[in-house]
Amino acid sequence: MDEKEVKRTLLDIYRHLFTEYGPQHWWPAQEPFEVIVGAILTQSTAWTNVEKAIVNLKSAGKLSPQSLRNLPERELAHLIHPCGYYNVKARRLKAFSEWFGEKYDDKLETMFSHDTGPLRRELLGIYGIGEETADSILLYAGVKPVFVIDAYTRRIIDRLGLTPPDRSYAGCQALFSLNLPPDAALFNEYHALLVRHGKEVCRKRPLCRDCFLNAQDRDMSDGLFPCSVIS
DNA sequence: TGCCAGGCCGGGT
DNA sequence: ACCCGGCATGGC
Repeated sequence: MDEKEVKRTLLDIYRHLFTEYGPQHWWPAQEPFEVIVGAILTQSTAWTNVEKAIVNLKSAGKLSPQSLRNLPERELAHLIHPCGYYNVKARRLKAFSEWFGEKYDDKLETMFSHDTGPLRRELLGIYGIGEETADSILLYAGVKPVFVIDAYTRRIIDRLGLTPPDRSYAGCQALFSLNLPPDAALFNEYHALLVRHGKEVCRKRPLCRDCFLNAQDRDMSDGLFPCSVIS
């Protein structure tokens, strides 16, 4: 497949998914800091369990960087118990909160005003933040045009034969980043749709290129698309 | 009942 | 530079 074909394929997949599922309204959180907490808590964990943990944090009035810093790790672990891995995740939440306070005085606006590349490297230096979590923070909390690669995304591009030879995170990310317009709203919706599709279909039955590309054409002029890029 | 979910770290090759 | 065990709950 040449480059033009890859670009067209990626947009076709997006169109198909959006027509099929509609807007996903990600990230499921009320404020950016909650996105960051959720991104850490959902590591290898079902979102339904994360919701319980977030509710606990909110009810206890501890869903803020200051509260997380001041809360003893054991008590934090207790609050987030339903989402599993509660000891490591308590440590990770505190690690982020401490870094965030020291480095940015708990100000998201200051943090996200930095260039995305350097900020990403900073995030990766924090205990408990790897590539996917860092990119989720940049995209869903910071509204930066950074494509998130997760297990669902990998499965889907695998079955479409689009996975790059080295199978690396950076390579998978480049597939999307270099072949789509760098639009945060598009990256947001696209990744959310991949996860939605993965949950509903990908594990239950085979997924091939035809599932997407031979899908019947539908009217695309109804204004449903979340960004102006697709029209 | 067993398998797995929107990963990441650290120690061992 | 990879590989793998550990971390843990709740839902199907």
